[in-house]
Amino acid sequence: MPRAATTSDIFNAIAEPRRRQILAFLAPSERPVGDIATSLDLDQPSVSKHLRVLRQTGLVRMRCQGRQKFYRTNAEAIRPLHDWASTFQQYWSHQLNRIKQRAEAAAAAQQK
Amino acid sequence: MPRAATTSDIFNAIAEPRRRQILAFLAPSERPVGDIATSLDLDQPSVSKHLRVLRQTGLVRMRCQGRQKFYRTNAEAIRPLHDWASTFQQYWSHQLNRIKQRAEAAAAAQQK
DNA sequence: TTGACATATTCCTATATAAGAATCTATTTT
DNA sequence: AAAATAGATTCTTATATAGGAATATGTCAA
Repeated sequence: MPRAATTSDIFNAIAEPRRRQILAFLAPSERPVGDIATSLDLDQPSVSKHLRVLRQTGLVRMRCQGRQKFYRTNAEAIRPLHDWASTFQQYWSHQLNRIKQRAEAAAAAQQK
Repeated sequence: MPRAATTSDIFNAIAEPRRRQILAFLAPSERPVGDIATSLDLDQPSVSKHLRVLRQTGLVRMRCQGRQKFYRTNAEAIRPLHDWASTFQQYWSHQLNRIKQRAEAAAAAQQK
């Protein structure tokens, strides 16, 4: 079995660095395709293909205006990823606490 | 050019659902490989291969004890992902605000 | 209508899987 | 020492890329 399709979910879609770049670029405001290609130094067909993956996973929205198409990041779609990562927050906090405790124990030992 | 290796970074490593399952399972406490296979209903070689990817990206740590190897999730390694997603938080907040504002405007219009 | 411009699609290729089967290594038990 | 147990590795195969080149589609301007 090969890897799951890039379009199967946001986890696979954002695995590609260029797509993360595009998402960051399109977060503050909508942009036409050409702008993306120029600003991120990518070929236009490449941008279109990445946008297709992002569109199919709901990570970007598109608006037509004349011959231009404006894309913008749909930040809401990134929340599930944030939520998933958040479930581990308690564990990295615990780890930090353990480190802190160890440091305090060492300091206390010094004091003696 | 094919997709980047699963071991190239955590974004690629966590794209695989089984690996996310394993990370969740190993977050509360360390477990030997056999436990993972049994609990998640996976073949042992499959688990070993996934663990290799997770180890190479720093997402899990390993401890040997006799013929068993205990793995645990290294939650710290998931932070960069959380941080990345967090950069979009302001935008999804804005979107929510916009929706809220629209709802309030509609309510105000009703009142008239 | 014709040409120019913006974007999308198709074709091609090298590459990296993920799962399954079989095998190998290391450690413990009898 | 031999058997049993725990895990890792190797091999094979079908498949989905990502980028580059070429082309297609759709819209505006002269």
